[in-house]
Amino acid sequence: MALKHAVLASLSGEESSGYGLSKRFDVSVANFWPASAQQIYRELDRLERDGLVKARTVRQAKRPDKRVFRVTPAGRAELDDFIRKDNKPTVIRDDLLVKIASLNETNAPDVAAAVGQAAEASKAKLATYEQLQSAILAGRSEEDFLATGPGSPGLGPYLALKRGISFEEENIRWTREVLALFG
Amino acid sequence: MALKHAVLASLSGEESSGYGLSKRFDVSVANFWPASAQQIYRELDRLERDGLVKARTVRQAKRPDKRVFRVTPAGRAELDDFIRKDNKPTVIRDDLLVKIASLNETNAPDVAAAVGQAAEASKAKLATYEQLQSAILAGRSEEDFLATGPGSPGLGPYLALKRGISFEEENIRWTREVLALFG
DNA sequence: ACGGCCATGTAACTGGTTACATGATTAC
DNA sequence: GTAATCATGTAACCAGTTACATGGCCGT
Repeated sequence: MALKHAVLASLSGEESSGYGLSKRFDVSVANFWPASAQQIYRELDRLERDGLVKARTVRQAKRPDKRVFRVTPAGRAELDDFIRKDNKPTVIRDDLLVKIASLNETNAPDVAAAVGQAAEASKAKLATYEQLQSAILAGRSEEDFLATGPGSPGLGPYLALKRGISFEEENIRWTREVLALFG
Repeated sequence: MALKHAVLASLSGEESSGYGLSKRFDVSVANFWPASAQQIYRELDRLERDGLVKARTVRQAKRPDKRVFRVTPAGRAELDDFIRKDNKPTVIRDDLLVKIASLNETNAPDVAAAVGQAAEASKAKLATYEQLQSAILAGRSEEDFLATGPGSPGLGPYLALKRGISFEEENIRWTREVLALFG
């Protein structure tokens, strides 16, 4: 049950509607905790029922009303508990590595094509991450930004983003290595 | 539905019992497609029902009987189809990055502790991967091993293992970077 | 005697995906 | 006029986790 904590973590930075959250998950958190809009709505209902978030309805002209959620003190306590618990092992699920594992003489061209496709996908993801990165830095150098200390807003998401960037870079490097062998 | 393909991929290299498969998943495939023994037994039942694998019962003295599965021609066709389909996006679920994303001034020490714990876990995983690596290489240099071409047995799993190794190395590098900032 | 390995399974539950439904607004 | 965006939800299904059950063999 950790979508719960991913939602609390995201709301702890800034209050948001369900729709807004699902957009944020798409761009940033998606990398290490993907969730569909439906999952997020369901989770918000449960969190509200359990008193970990509180909603207020915002009426909008020309847009549908929205319910904006913020973390309650109980929610903050729950998040702090989660942080103190042992990490569950990281889970990676990757089609490509299943394909690679079944490599043989006859399917080698098809496997190579799948590797090439993955390389393209990683390049695209890397490009959006790097855009996001320069948006966060907003002209400052990375050193200046990082020197602000652990309390500064946006530092956590920035560090997570950096992990996403190096993951995709490493993917690209690995695909080149593999394609040099066959393909 | 891709546990199906992970199981077919693993059986396509070598026939195995359910128990044997779950052991193999623990050491190698676990890295990019984790599955519990229960999931594997269920999946094997389904695959058998659909004619993608065939079981034969092996009677053993001093050990319980076991059912050994091998991929049928229909199973091989299913696997080939899967390889030709587009990759589904890679899914990563990582507690640690949820924790990092909720970093603030008050929880920084707890977050740092979680990062440290993750670093230890990555080091342990890396050590088992490297042991597995030298077992596969069996004295040969990597160049010699890789030069054997795409048909050689064990090449696919070796390349997947290499991806696992670089993932853990990158984890360790990233945790050092983060702990240098605070912690 | 006790724990670990081999070997397979059932049952109940939680989490995640896919499909469908609604309806106004804005941009091309 | 057509697609995208904002905004929320229901329902059915599939995948994954946790707990429990069985039972002999092997090593210490």
